[in-house]
Amino acid sequence: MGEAKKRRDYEKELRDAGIRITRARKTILKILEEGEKHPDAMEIFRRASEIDATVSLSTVYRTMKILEDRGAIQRHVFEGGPSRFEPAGGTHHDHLIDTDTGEVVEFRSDKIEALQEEIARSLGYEIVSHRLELYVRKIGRRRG
Amino acid sequence: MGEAKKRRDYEKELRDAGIRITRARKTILKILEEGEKHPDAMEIFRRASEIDATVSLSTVYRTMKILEDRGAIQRHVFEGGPSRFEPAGGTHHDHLIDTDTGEVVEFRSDKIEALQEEIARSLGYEIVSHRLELYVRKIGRRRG
DNA sequence: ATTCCTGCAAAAGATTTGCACGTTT
DNA sequence: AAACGTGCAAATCTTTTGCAGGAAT
Repeated sequence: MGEAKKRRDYEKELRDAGIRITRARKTILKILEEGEKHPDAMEIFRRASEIDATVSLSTVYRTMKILEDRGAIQRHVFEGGPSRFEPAGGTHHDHLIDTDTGEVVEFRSDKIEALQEEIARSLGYEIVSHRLELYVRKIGRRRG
Repeated sequence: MGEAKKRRDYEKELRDAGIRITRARKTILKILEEGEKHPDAMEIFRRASEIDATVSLSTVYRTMKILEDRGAIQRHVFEGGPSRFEPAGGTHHDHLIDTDTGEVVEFRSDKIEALQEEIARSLGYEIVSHRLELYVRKIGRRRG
């Protein structure tokens, strides 16, 4: 199947869906396309504000919701923090979160995926979705 | 898993720790000991209110915090819902959540545990904690 | 008596929404 | 012009906290 959808073009995606591309949205989308992989709403808002001080936090949230509803981004709620957003569309993966820095690393294990399926099936269920998060710290780092 | 589920005695646990056993706490602890395994704060509050209408939601939360700090219960935040509390102290396990009913089933997979360790280590991390949740539906149940 | 708890109301943090106005198509 | 989108403030929802009175030890 066609893959190679590395570079995202949210703007086209929304335009094609008949959604208007406004100044605020343009700013937010650019941040998503160019910025870090797992920003939270406040982070997006801060960056957007630097480019266009009139953008509001509400609009950030509303834009995230539109993208999420279209499957263009995924929302993750890691322990103890606000929602963080990541571009969707790649292969499925799970997350490893550095508890010291908040950094997120993506990983994938077909073995784990298979085992999950097995477990669910053996209990009479089918998996709708799942989440696996490893909260970790760099080996050797001293305890805070 | 197989071993007899030792009945919890939160009251003794707290008393031994020098924490006062008040009327409100007695009520709440009884609910935890006798009720379902994964109630949320509001559910505990409702049940407590039936026994003693003066118990407040604040006290429910405060009591949960005390128990959590002592490792007597664990708090879980499943997708889209409020925190749910479960008696701690058994072996580690993960959760399977029925998305139709909210019911929680505990399971454990040593294979998955081992794979997680392997993955974290191969990336240069050690696991601090982790969470694996399977959001599922009964096989054969028709879609809503 | 002293220390700890409690209920209440208010605060907090994250996110959503009503509304009147401004912008995109 | 007609729809749609925006900022702002206010509302939600869940959880926490300040405070002054009450209860446990």
